[in-house]
Amino acid sequence: MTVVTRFAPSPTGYLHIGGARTALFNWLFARHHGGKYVLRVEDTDKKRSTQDAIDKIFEGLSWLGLEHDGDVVFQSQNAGRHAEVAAQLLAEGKAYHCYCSPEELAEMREKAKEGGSTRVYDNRWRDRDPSEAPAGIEPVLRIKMPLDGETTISDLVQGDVTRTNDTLDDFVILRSDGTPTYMLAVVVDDHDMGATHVIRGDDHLNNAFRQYHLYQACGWDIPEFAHIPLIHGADGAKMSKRHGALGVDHYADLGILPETMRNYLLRLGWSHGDDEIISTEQAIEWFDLGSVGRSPARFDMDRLLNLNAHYLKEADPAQLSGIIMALADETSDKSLSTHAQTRLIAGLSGLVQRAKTVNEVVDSASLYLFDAPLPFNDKARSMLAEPETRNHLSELAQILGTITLWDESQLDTAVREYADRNELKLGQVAQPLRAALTGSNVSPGIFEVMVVLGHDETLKRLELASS
RNA sequence: GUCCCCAUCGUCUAGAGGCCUAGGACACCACCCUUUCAAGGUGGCGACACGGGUUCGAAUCCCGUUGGGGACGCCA
Repeated sequence: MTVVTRFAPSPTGYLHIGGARTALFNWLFARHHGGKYVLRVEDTDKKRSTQDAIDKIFEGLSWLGLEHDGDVVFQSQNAGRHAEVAAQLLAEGKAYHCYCSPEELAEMREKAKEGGSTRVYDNRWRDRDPSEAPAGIEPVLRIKMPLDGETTISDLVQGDVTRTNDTLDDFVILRSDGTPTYMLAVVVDDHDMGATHVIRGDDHLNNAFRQYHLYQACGWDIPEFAHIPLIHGADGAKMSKRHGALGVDHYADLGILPETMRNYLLRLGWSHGDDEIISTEQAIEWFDLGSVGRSPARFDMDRLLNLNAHYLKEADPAQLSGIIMALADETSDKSLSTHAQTRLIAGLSGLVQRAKTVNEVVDSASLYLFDAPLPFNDKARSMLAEPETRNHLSELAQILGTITLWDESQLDTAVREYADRNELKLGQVAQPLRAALTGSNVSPGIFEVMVVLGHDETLKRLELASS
């Protein structure tokens, strides 16, 4: 049997962190087993589904690198099939029309709450003769649930979970306008697409019991269920779009790499011994549902950032520099230096070592991407305020101008000698130098900067700063 | 309220009855390195929610308590 998993987001907003992880787990599970991972858009609620949301979700998934197999399924297009199954259930006496008004339902809900019951609907139309139907009211179709006994779901993550059937009421499978509800649609679609494993958020565990009986009513095999714990916010409450969770696009905008997100999300709720840095290839090889934890995890930005710093260092320099230049070009009103690319590639490792996000690299890279004159921050400016320091810089420029072999050790030696001769500590020379060359009090090693900048640009910046 | 689930450092977790004096990672603190900031290195702080069992032995199994979370729609 080949494994078929599916990710089934409802297009009512962006792809949030929890959804992204659900998608990742489905994708990993399918890849691990050499199976199929399909994407299905649950747009049965036309009122709340938007094209914009659909686009955002696709974008998020493709940013994450979770490519699906086959065509995307739009659930709304299967409405006919859903209705057909519903009609069959009605014909077999497994479902029935219910003519309750919203008011009646509200009353029942009230009563259920008072009486301490989980079962809301009181089955008032379950055995009533259709001839008693009030005129002019379009009924909904409800499924008959068992009245006694109990149901056990053998969940691949949560283990055996049992619920007595008297807590399950007859739920609606077809609305009064004839459209299918989510509960019917998922079951029919999962069955039709041959889903073998339904991996989704823990908030669906309760639904699994209802769906279980719907599968049975249809006479279909029940897929394996795996309900993974939800991701909580820092406050410990469910992280959903309604509760201010951010979309993956937000993290992309922040300068988080997709490989970081995959690794981070993977480790949230799943583990493989003490391993922390896990490549996607390893993840595919190792992933299993048995190692998914049963308790919810909190989202931790520090951890994400730390991982991102790691992946930033491992990123391909050519690719990363391309991204950085594009971003810098986009956000700056100055135009990039003709030497931008060569300098950036030469200086990238020094930059990346000091950054946690792509955006931080973009900021720090400006000293290489643009030619002098450069903007100075306050600390750099005050460092260069003393005429004496400017004199030192000017003398230093003279000395550096005579250096023929422009490498770190030559520059290092020359600057140290100058400091010694003037009875200055290296820092007293290096800091003003940094200010002059970078416009900042913080930068990569100053000799590295000089080498990356090259002889001409270095001297040009020194002149500008010392005059 | 009812039903369901969960419970190891602040956070993510390792842990399948003796390997546990409870391990790793992030964060935090200190020191080292050092031209700044980082990175890196070394060390430190820090947890089995509580109470009962079961057992020669329990973080691990059972029960209860407490705490947290989720679900209770003609939403998905």
